[in-house]
Amino acid sequence: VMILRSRFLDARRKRRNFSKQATEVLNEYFYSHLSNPYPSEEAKEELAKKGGITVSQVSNWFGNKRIRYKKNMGKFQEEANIYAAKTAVDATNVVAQGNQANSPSTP
Amino acid sequence: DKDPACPSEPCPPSASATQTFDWMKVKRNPPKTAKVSEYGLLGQPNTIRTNFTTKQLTELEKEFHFNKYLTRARRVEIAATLELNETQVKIWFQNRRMKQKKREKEGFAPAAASRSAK
DNA sequence: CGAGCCGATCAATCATAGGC
DNA sequence: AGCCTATGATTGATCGGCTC
Repeated sequence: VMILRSRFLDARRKRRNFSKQATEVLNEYFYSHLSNPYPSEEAKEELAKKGGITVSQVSNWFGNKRIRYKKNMGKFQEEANIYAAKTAVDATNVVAQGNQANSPSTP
Repeated sequence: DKDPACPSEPCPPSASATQTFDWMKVKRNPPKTAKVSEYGLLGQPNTIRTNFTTKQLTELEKEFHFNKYLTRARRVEIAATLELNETQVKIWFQNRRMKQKKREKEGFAPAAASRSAK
């Protein structure tokens, strides 16, 4: 078994879980855009700022979240309900016109 | 066989509250790293992620520092030397360039994160 | 028309953090 | 102390779009 495990000592060693707020912000976006959880670069930057993490970390988070969510949707049902209630900006289909409901930013 | 609340819908698992959007159904084609053109046997369906050896990575890294981009000739040479496909070498360089770019971009910013930690 | 590149993403895996 | 699950990061490879 070739000890090709020479991967040790990469970088992913010291991992820190994100702050409660970062996770909160990310989940809010994810579940309020469940129909298409692919934040634009700008959106990622804002999420990064709000959560106090880097844009790459935001990307990693969404990447992992999407994969893990679809891998086992049932496991996230509860979490989905919690955040679904918090926000509701979903736009399943860009159907009819629009009134004045948008930008969930800047209070 | 059970169907809590699904009038007439193709929902194998059992989605209930939230629906199943397109992105959740996305499936990537399996890697075609295999070269099943030589051995009559199905051999090894390399339909999985290749694990480069430390030696291969070291060589690729060395080459990368020499040149960020490959020429056809160099690629052929390296692929042969490391026993990899030209495509794998090509892809490795592309990924490596992206990695480099990412590092340059974010290798500067982290100059202000620790607040009132504790 | 096709090959290589970019940018984003996927998907599998690594290694650690956290819970019991 | 020992497991098992949750989670952030890494990375070979795919997808769509663009350039030449």
